[in-house]
Formats: sequence, structure tokens, C-alpha cells
Amino acid sequence: MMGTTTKADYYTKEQEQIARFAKAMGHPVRVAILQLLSSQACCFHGDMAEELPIAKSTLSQHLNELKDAGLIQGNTTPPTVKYCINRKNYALAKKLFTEFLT
Amino acid sequence: MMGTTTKADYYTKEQEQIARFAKAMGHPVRVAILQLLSSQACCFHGDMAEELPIAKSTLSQHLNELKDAGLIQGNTTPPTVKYCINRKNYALAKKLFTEFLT
DNA sequence: ATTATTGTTCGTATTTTTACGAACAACCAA
DNA sequence: TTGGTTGTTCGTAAAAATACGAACAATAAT
Repeated sequence: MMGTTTKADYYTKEQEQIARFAKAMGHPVRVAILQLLSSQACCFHGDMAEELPIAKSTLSQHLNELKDAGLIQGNTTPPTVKYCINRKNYALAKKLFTEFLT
Repeated sequence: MMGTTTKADYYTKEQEQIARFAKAMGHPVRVAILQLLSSQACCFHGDMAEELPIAKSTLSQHLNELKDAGLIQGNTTPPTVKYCINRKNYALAKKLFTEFLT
């Protein structure tokens, strides 16, 4: 099917990337998580579970979305998991948003 | 029910606001719309409908979400509608994101 | 070997998002 | 009045997001 333009490739990589970061930040609990991680070097899942008004299984889902978007990274040392901001992508997000919102 | 903490008021206003802006930007087509509006002073619905790979009714929905989030504003002069960036909130979003992503 | 701790995965339910075409409303032109 | 243009609203369908508790896995401690 050469020459067709599907919806998958209509948008630029940059548009997709901005949307991806933005979507990950598009829920208050994920904003709260990022702020927690950003203020304190790193954080254990359990510490966050205590702070936040959601079930631990729900927290896992949100952490996965942030991880999939590249905004955080998790370090498993069973039975605990330590999460940190992915500084490289965090900086990229800042750059993209700053340019975008001009 | 004094003294209860519902989910509605767990998050700070700032967290809610960041999430709101981010959510609005969390779809490639809405990123594309904002870029269109940002580059050319303003834009008519119809012009965007031609550029974008979605039905006009779908475009209306996306424009409404951006409007509800406060990122754009629409000026109706029937039968056309002219949309513009809401510069005040655009700047607010930039400020919030920049601080947040530090 | 049992038990306790931590976090993920599974199953499920509810809500929200995304998308489309058809129908409609509002205005201008013939 | 009859069309023509523009954009919204309606009805609907399909997909994704959100949330929870129960069950599970992996390790450390007793």
C-alpha cells in the first residue's frame, strides 16, 4: 500500500512525543507522584502508597504509565522498588514544552 | 460530613491545573491544533478541518476540550468560527510546566 | 519450612475518550 | 423562498483509562 497516509504517521515524532509526555502528566495523582520523586531524590513504592489516596495496585498502574512514557525509572531490589525521576527525559520534556508553549 | 477528605480535594489546585493543561495536550491532534493556532495568529475551524486527518465533528470535540481547558478561545461570526490561542493561559501553562519539570 | 513484607498481576467494573456520520442550526446569496 | 456554506450537536460504537480487591511472586526472617 505505498503512498497511503495512515493516521499513525500523520503526526510528527515531536508532536507524538509531546502528547506522550503530556498524557502521562494528565492525571493529578501522576503529577503528585512526579513531585514526590522530584523533591526527594528517590522514593519507594510503599512510601508513595502511604501518601497517596489510591490502592497500591492502582499506584502500580500509574507508575507503569510514567515509566512507559519515560518520565521515571524503577529500581527493583526485592521486595522493595525504588523509583526515581528519569532526569534525561524530564529535561527533554521541559525543553519540548517550553518550545511548544511559546 | 466535616473532617472527611474526599478524593476531590486531596490534590492541590496547582496539581489539578497542571494535570488539566497536560491532559488537554495529551493527544497528537490537539498538539497539532495548538501549533497551527500558535504559528498563525488565528485560524478558522474550516482551515483546520482541511489540514487534519479527522472528521469535522471530531475536530469540534477536540476544540471544545482545548477551550474547556482554557488553552484556546473561539470567536463565532456565523457561519464561521475563528479560534485563537488563549495567550494568558498559554503563558500560565508554560510557567507551571517549567517550574514543575525542574 | 513457615511466615511476613513488598509490590505486581489478574479479573472485573465503571467511566471517559475518541471517532464517525447524520441531522440540525445559523447565516448569506440567488 | 430556496439553496449553499459552516460548524455544532446528537446518537452511537469501540477503545482506553481508572480503580479496586484478591491472588500471586519474590525475597528475607524466624
